[in-house]
Amino acid sequence: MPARHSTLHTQANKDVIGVPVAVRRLRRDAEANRQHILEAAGTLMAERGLATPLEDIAAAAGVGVATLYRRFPTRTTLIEALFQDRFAAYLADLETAVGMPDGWEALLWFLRKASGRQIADRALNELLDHDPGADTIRHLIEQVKPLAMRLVERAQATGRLRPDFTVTDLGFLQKMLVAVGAAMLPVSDTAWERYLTFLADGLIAARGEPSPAAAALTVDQVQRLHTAAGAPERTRR
Amino acid sequence: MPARHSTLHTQANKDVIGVPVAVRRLRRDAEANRQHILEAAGTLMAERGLATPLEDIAAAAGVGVATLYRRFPTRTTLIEALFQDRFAAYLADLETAVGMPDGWEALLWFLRKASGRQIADRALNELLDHDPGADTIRHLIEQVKPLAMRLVERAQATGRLRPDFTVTDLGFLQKMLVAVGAAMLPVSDTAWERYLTFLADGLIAARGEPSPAAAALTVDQVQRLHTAAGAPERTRR
DNA sequence: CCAAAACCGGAAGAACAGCCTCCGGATCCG
DNA sequence: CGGATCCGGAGGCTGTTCTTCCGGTTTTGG
Repeated sequence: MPARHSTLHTQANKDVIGVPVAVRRLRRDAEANRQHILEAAGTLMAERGLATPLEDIAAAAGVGVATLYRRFPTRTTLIEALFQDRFAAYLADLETAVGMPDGWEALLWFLRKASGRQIADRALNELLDHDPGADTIRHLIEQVKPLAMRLVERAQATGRLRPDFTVTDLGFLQKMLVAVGAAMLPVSDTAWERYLTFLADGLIAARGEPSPAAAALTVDQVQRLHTAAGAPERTRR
Repeated sequence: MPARHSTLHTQANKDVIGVPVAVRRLRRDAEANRQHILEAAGTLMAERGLATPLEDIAAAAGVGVATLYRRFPTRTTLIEALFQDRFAAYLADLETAVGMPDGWEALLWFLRKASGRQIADRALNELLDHDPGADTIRHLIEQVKPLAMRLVERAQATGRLRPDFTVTDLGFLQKMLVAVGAAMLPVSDTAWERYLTFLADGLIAARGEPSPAAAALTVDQVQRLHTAAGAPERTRR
């Protein structure tokens, strides 16, 4: 295909055709460092949260701060590079769940899986919880929505899920589980599943009278939550 | 008893008997200011958390920073003065619950009441959640423990509460509720009760087979949580 | 009504913490 | 081997909150 002597200047990040193309391959050591940084960031942020000082991350990666800045000019750059695959995993779980034969089991399975991930990774949690304004997240939500609806519908169809259950409930349930999970983390990292059990028992339909519950939040109330509430404490810059 | 003319100097905060006694009554304006500060701190911290800048509090109280410092030399002083009664309220609720005729209703009532308080007051929440090392809190817990046990016992006695429920579960359940509550606060401040309902349904005993749940945390695991985990993010100073 | 005692305000300085750049020098690559 | 790349970490910068200091004001009690 076409190419060659595209330009003599340094900023050769465009093809002959004028279309942006993968920038020049990094030097071996540079690429290695990039990787180290990503790893370090992953570990450190998982336990200390999104606001972990960049200097600490650089140190953990065995690299100077400058190197980190060179590779990831802004904190956001780093975070995005870091969570692309985590988001993918989330979606994959959801898809798997939707594809499972038993709708009820699927619901529980997803709840467990997703909550587990978020409990183990504080940064992921903060991202999903407190920063829903970011484009990346907005985009994620967009993809999640239809799948989540299907998941709930299918669970409903089995007749095992209480009839007054709503899609919006899904997210909040998860929030509850993550909260306990995080709280108990220092002592046990599985004990939270006990509460998933409790909750699950409460989600079963028709054991006598389904207690009348307060109304669920509507979809756009949740929407509002994602725009208004997220703002207060977000990552700087 | 020996004493008298103990000192001519100003620090006459000891009684004739030599026993510490209520310090000199504040001047009228000073006392008023003290009150304003307390009020302002209560409101502001309820929505902004324990770390609210002291300057903001002073401003809200219509007072200079110096005045605040004069009255409450350290942030802790202020917080302690502030939460004495809130703690009292918590205990009072618990006592009321224990005194209620129906043990099951009592449990639910308390869960609702206590969670509601914590949801409405971010500072209270932070205090209870992230700073259990403080003496005041340790003391509170000491008083709570026996009452909580009674509460659970009584609920258990009605036969309505699932038999595998434990005292330690109480706290965690509350944590879950507070989490949802806080999350939904910007949009609705009662919608969280929906999840109390769900949860409650899951707590009901024996509707067929009580799903086997993971073991509850033991009392001293929880204890460990209160010493080890609390430390990381506490109030400065 | 007056003087002493008790208070007050807010400016100013100290202390921190994390961000980000700069540049001499090391490393890689062909 | 020589130029292009990349590195480190010290140092300056910024923004936030804490804490003190002192001239001036208000209260109190006789």
